[in-house]
Amino acid sequence: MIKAVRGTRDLYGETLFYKRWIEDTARRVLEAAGALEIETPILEEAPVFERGVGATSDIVQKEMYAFTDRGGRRLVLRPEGTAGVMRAFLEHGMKVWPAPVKLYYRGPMFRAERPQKGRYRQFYQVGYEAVGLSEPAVDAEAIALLIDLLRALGLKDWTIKLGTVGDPEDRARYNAYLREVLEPYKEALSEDSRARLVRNPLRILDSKDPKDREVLEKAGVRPLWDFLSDEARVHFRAVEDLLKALGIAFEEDPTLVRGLDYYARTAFEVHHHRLGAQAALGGGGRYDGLTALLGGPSLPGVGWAVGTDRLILALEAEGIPAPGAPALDLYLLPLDEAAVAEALALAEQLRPRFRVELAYQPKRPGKGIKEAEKRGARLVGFLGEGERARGTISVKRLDTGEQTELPREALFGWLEALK
RNA sequence: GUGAGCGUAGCUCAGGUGGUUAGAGCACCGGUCUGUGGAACCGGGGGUCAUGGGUUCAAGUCCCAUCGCUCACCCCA
Repeated sequence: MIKAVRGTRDLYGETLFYKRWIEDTARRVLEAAGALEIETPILEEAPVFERGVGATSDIVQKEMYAFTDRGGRRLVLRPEGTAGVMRAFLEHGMKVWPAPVKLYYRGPMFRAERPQKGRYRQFYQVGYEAVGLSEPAVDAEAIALLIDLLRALGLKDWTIKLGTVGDPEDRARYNAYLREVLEPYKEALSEDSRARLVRNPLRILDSKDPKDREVLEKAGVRPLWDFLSDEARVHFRAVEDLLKALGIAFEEDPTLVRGLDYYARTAFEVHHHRLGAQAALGGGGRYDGLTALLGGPSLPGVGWAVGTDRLILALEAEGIPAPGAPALDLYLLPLDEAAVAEALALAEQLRPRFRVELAYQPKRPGKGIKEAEKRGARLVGFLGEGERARGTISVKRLDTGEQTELPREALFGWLEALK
């Protein structure tokens, strides 16, 4: 039998109710802050991510679904949202819109990793971007909106981690420093970290490998924050102060390093406490200058993305149910052959105001009531010989068992009153 | 990409050390029950035992490979 490809899933039922609810909630929360939805293609040219996300990032190095199309273009199934949104931002001249331009998106992303709980090859994100202003208040608002979303969903068991990765020049100085102090310990590092030493020493700080931890300990590595420029430091403190003023609790994390190369200054992640290995619900930060990497003018920006799949896991872990489909209002039951057409016509008349289903062949009442119950209907409407002669319908409430016969023209109003 | 565990009906699972026609519960269909209820009882349809190869008189059961799932590493959403 043909099955869904590894790491991809069919979403339906409860899972899709969750996803729909999360996306609807995000829309409400983000549009209230003046954000405009944007849908960009799933397919992008490879350079959007190679230049945007960064050629040394894990995502570009080993996780991208890339192929060459018939025209010889190198295309990629997007591994994340921001780079594509910024490509669109430039392409449509949004830099002349009143700043900051707030955009949000949702949709599937693709990464070729080994699947596990909370990690899929096709996964879904909701993201938010605010482009054009470098004010700390824009960072603080972005974080506040992320929290608004979590709260609107009723989630409680999470923590915000906040840090700063400095400006590119700060990181360059720090990387140079790291290479210098770690070089003598090169042999003691893990294989991965020896490669990182060349490409991006910063990432070594993230390593959980005991060997690396030991080296970092012995080398007495100074934190990145010692290398921050005054501007970056002031910016970070301002963001923290604004969050405090909003009453937002966060955990300061000097080691926070985001996986995408484009981040600058503010960085944050939200972790859920009951999710196992893949605990990050989402994350983001400031990415000033990303637009320049994509060939446009250099513009400031800040944004985040949350994993819809992980939000679903978190909601389940906290026992928060998804609002399901609306209950079936009425199940129409033809009692003889002639009533089938009447039931169909009546169903059409009542929709879409009411959710109506019907039996497509005559059934005995007892049988039909069971059918209605299985479908979760609140009411059963009987259409038989007697009702036809009188131009009526007999409607029975399944909860109380109470039954009334009323003229067919009166049914709509009767249902309306009940609703 | 690395490691470990696991693949039996639509779902959840039984099937000691290999031994007739592979089972249960739930779900589904029908009946008891031809104008009125959820229950109960009776019956029914459903399986290439993940796939391929091997060992054996004999494989759901043992061995190998492949595929898939799960969890972890890694990384992150």
